[in-house]
Amino acid sequence: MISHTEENYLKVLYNLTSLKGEATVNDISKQLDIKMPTVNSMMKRLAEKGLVVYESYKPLKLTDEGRKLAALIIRKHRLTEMYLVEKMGFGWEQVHSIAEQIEHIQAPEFFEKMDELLGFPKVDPHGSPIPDANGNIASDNYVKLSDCKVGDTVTFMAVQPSSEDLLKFLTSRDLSLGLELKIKQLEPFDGSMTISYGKKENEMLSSKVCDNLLVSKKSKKK
Amino acid sequence: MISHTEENYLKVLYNLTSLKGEATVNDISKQLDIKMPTVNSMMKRLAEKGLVVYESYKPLKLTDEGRKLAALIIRKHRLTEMYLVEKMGFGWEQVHSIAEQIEHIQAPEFFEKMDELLGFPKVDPHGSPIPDANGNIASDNYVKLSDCKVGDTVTFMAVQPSSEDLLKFLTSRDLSLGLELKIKQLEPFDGSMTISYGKKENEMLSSKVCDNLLVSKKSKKK
DNA sequence: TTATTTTGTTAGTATCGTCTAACTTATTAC
DNA sequence: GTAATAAGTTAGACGATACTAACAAAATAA
Repeated sequence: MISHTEENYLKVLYNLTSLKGEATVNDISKQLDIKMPTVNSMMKRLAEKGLVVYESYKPLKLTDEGRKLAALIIRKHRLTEMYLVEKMGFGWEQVHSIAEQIEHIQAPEFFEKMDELLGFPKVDPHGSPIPDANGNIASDNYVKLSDCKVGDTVTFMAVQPSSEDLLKFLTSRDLSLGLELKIKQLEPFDGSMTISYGKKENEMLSSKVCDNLLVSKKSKKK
Repeated sequence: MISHTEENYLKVLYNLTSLKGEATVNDISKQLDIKMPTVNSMMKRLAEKGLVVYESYKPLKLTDEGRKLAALIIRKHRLTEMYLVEKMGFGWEQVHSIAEQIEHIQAPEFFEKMDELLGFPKVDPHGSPIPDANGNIASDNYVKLSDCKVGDTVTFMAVQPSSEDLLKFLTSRDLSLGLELKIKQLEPFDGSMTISYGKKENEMLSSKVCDNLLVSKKSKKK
């Protein structure tokens, strides 16, 4: 059996390794706000359990089993977020901390029921893909809005990472997933973009915001 | 702050003391399947925190604060059970273990939302009253079916205690809350009762079953 | 390339929540 | 009313999850 705490380490490691395939003790330490020696000994424990590849002074990796387990926790997290938004009426900026707790509930039937009631959704309210019941996750081919160029018309597909403040900001600008964004202008000095979407014309977005918005180049159906 | 574990002790103590106002270390130990010395030291801790009245070799009591806290946990438990049955389609025999976990979630807005979506229910799916947001709980004046006499017509109001097996049995006999039960016969030898309700005529219920069914004498609206 | 800084590791400590063994107090049975 | 039993308590241990202090290795800068 795997503890609540261990689950949190696995999940963070999953997220950190999803980019380069590995992560450092320091990364995890900062992410969880837990001191390095604690992380270090936990990594040894998870290695003992066959979930993590640990070698002294080397970056950490997940084993296949560890990755699958982590994906299943993330599945529970994202299904919960979707449920909270779609069925309970929460805003997309309110659901993260509740889902952080519910993701540890041990009751497969509970999450299966959510999945069913939601009609087997593929993404969470922030556009992140929901792993399937085997821990497999669909890879998107989205790009950062900040990597697009003037004249592009793209579809807003996901917010990543999605902090509460950013989500509130997006809501205040009526920026929601699925919208077509037309890039009107790019300010070379600070990287800010001027875009049009929905009923909004020439809204200015800072480069920091644009970095966190994922879009698809070919207007996709949602 | 109060831990998940401490919450469980409080809740059990609340239930045990609801009858006589006090409970013993041994009661709690059996209820939680945790050894007496462990319970003993936990009781001292909860006493330190002002939630329990502890005196050596004396029965335990809750302080007002402890009782309120416990009631609020029970509120979360019962709201959750009601939500699982009413909004997610679970059977009344499936919800206890899921609610046992969800009751520890720290997110007031989550439970407020449930309450709202359910239309501020007064009882859980087994007929037990849901404490209000201040920890106050309505006292019912139900009696055990086993204390009624032949000829009585009563309304089935609650199952208490409600084990999974009992709930499954009741479901298999189409016995659900709100039904009018007519007591046809009482077997003096073993205390079993023959009752009629809904479309069922002369169903036999063992005294053990009758002990766990609470009814109101005056046919109440639900 | 050496010195400095950052990262990782080891060792030792603390708290929480559990246990067993041994002892004390209270209750029950005769 | 004493002996036997049950309940409660104390003491000591252990695993999980955190910490700090001190040291070692790796990465970076001079």
